[in-house]
Amino acid sequence: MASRASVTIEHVAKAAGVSRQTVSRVINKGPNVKPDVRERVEAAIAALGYVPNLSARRMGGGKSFLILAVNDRQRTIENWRAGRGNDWVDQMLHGGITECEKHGYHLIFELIDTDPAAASRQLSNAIAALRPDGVILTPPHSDNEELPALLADRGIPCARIGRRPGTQFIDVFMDEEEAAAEITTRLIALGHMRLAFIAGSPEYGNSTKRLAGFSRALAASGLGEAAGSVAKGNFRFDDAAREIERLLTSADPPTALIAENDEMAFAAMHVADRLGLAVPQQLSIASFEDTPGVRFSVPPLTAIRQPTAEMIAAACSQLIAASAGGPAHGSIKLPYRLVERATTAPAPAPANRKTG
Amino acid sequence: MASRASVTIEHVAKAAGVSRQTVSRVINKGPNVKPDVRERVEAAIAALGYVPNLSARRMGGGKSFLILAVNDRQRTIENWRAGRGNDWVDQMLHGGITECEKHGYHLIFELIDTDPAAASRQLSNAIAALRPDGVILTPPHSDNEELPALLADRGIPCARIGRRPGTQFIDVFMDEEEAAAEITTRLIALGHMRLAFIAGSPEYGNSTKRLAGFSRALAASGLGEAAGSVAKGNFRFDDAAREIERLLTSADPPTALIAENDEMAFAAMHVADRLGLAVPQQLSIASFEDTPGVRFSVPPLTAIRQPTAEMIAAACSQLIAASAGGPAHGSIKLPYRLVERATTAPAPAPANRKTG
DNA sequence: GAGAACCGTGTGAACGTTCACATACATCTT
DNA sequence: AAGATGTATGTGAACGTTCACACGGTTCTC
Repeated sequence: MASRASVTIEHVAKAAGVSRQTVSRVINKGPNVKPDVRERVEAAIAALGYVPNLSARRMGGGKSFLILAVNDRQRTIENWRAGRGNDWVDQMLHGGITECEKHGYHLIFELIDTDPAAASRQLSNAIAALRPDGVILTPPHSDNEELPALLADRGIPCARIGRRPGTQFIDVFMDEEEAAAEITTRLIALGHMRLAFIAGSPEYGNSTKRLAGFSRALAASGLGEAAGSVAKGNFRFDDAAREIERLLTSADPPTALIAENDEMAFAAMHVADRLGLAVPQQLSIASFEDTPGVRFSVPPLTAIRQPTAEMIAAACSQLIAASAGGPAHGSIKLPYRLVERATTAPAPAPANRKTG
Repeated sequence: MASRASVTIEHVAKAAGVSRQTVSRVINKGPNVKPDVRERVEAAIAALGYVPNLSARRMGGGKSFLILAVNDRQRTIENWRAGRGNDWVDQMLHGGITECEKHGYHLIFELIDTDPAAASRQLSNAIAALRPDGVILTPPHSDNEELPALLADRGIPCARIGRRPGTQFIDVFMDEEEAAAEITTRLIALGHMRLAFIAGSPEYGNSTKRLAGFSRALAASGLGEAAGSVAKGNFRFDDAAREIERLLTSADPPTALIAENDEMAFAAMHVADRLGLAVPQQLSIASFEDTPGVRFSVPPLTAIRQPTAEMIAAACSQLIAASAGGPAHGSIKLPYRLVERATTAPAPAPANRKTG
C-alpha cells in the first residue's frame, strides 16, 4: 500500500526549476510572476498531478478553504428519523457544494443544538477544530445573536440566512412579507373575498412578516382586513387541521387558505376532503413552502418557492470573497417565486356558497 | 474583531505545568500518564476551552479526522435540480454525521462524476487536498474498481456501500437477493399466483441479484418460474408504465407487482388507476425503495427499507477503526426491513379475474 | 545619471501538532 | 547490587504551506 508518496510544492519547484515561493505565487494567483515562469510551473503542476495540501495551507497562511454550514440539530435529526426527507438540507447542499467547488472550497455541514448555551459551545468547538474561512447560520440559529458575536470575536466572517438584515454581518434573505402579499393579492384577483392565513407560530420571526404581508394585501385590495381570518396552526398537522375545520364550518367560511408550511397545507387538503369540499373548485389552498411533497402531491400545490439553494450559494460566495479581503457585511435579497399549480382557482360563485 | 487569539497546546501545557507532549498524550488517550497529571491537564483544557487544531494534527501526525463520502454527481444534482429531494443523501448524512461526531471526526460530502476517468481524477484531487482518514464509495462508484485501487495506493482505507463483498476493502451491504425473495414469498403467501418483477437495468449490479431472489422464491414456493414475468423498466416512469400496461392487459395478467424503485412503483399505481384496477384489492404493488415519496403517498406503499443510514454509519465506524490501526478490510451485512403498508393485500378471488 | 520605486524571485521562520528519541527514575531479575 | 526492563516525562525535528523580508535587476523621476 501507499506506494506513491504524496507530491509536495517542493517537487513542483524542483521540476519547474524555481523556488517554493514562486510555485505558491502561481497557485494563489499572486502578482509578479513572469508569464513564461508561470507557464512552466503550471506545466509541472499538471505533470506531477500536484494538489496543495489544505492542512498545510491552513497552517502556513491561515486560510482553510472550508466553509462551515450549520443547521439545527433537533429539527434536522427529527426529519431524518421520521423518514420525512429534508428538502432544506438538500437544497442547502446543492447551493453550497456547487458554489464552493467553483472557488476550490469545500463545504462542511454540521449540526448544532437549538439551546443557545449548547449552540455556542458546539460552534466554538467546531471552529476551533476546523478553522473555517466562513460560517453559514440557518434558521433558527440565524436569530441567535451570540453566535455571530462569537464568530466576530474569532475574526470569522458569518452569513445569516432568512433573517431581517442587519448591518454587521452578511445577511441573505427573501422578502417574506412581499411573498405573503403577492399570494394574497393573487387569490383576491381570482375573486376570493374571504381568505384565511394558517399561521405557524409567532416565535418564528418570519411568521410575523408573512402575516403582515397578508394584512397589507387585504387592506390594499379594498376588501379590508375583516375579509381575512388568521388561524394558529403551530406548523403542526393536528393543530392546523383543528383550526381549519373550525374555520371551514363557520358561518361565513373562507374560500382560500394560505398555509405557512406544507404540513399545514396538507392538513387543509385533508380537512377539505373530509368535509366534501372540492379543491380547487370550492376551496383554494396555497403553501408557503415548496418541498417535494408539495410538488408531487395529488393535486400538486400552489406554493411559494423559497430560493434556498440560491441563498446558500450567495452566502458561500460572499464568505469566500470576505476571506479574500472583501467586505464581511452586506445584505442580499433574493427573489422567491410563486408557483401556481392545481390547488388554486377562481372563487366559487357566491350563490352556491350562500345556499350551500 | 478577532480579539481572542486561539489557544494552543502550549497554553494548556503551561497552565498545567507540563510539556506539549504530555498534553498531546492526554488528548490522544495515550498510555504512560500519571492519573493526577492527566487530571491536571484535563482541567486546564476545560478551563481554557482548548480544542486541538485539526490542520495541525494532520500536519504533525498524519491523521485528519476527516471521512470523505462521495456520491455520484450527475444523479445527485439531477435529483436536486428536479426538486425531487434526495433521500439517499439525507440518510447518508444522517448516519455519517451522527457516527463521525461520536468519534470526534467530521464528515465531508462531495460529488464526483460517473465517468471513470473523471471520477479518478476528482477523487484523486479531493484526497490530495483533504487527506481524509477514510473514503466511502456509494453506488455506482462502489462498482468502480479503479477508485479503491487508487485509494489503496495512497494508503487510505476505503469502504464500499451496497456491493457484493470482496476481500480487500471494507464492504457494507444488505442482502438484495434475500430481500427480493422475501417480498416475493410474502406476496405468494397472500395468495398471488401470477407475479411480475419490474426490473431496473442489468447494468446496475443489484438488479441481477434482486431478480435472482424473485426467481428463487418462485421456484421454492412450488409455483415455478412460469408464474413470474419480468418487465424491463429502466428505473424510469415512462418505460415502466408502458411495460406494466402491456402486462396488465395481457391474457393472464399478474395480480402482484414488485418494482425496483419508487418511480416505477408510482408508474404502476398510475397505470392501475387508468385501467380501473383498485389497489390493493385487485392489484398489489410493492417497491424496493423506501423514500419519503413512497411512505407518504396515498395509499402508502409496501416497500423494502434499505438501511442506508446504518450502512454509512457502519462504514464510518470501520474506517475510523482502520485509521487507528484496525483492519482495512472486512464485510458487514446489515438487515433490511420489509415494511407492509397499504398497497399489498390478499390476491383477488380467482373467479372474479377469470370472468372479468 | 543617481536615487526612488517597482518587478520578479528566493530564503528563513512560523503555524500547531505528533513522532522519534532521549532522559530520569522506579521496579524487576538473577 | 548491577544490569535489564518498564514507566513517566520532556526535547528537537518534521509535516507542507504561506508570510515577512531580502535581494538583484529594471524602469521611472527629476
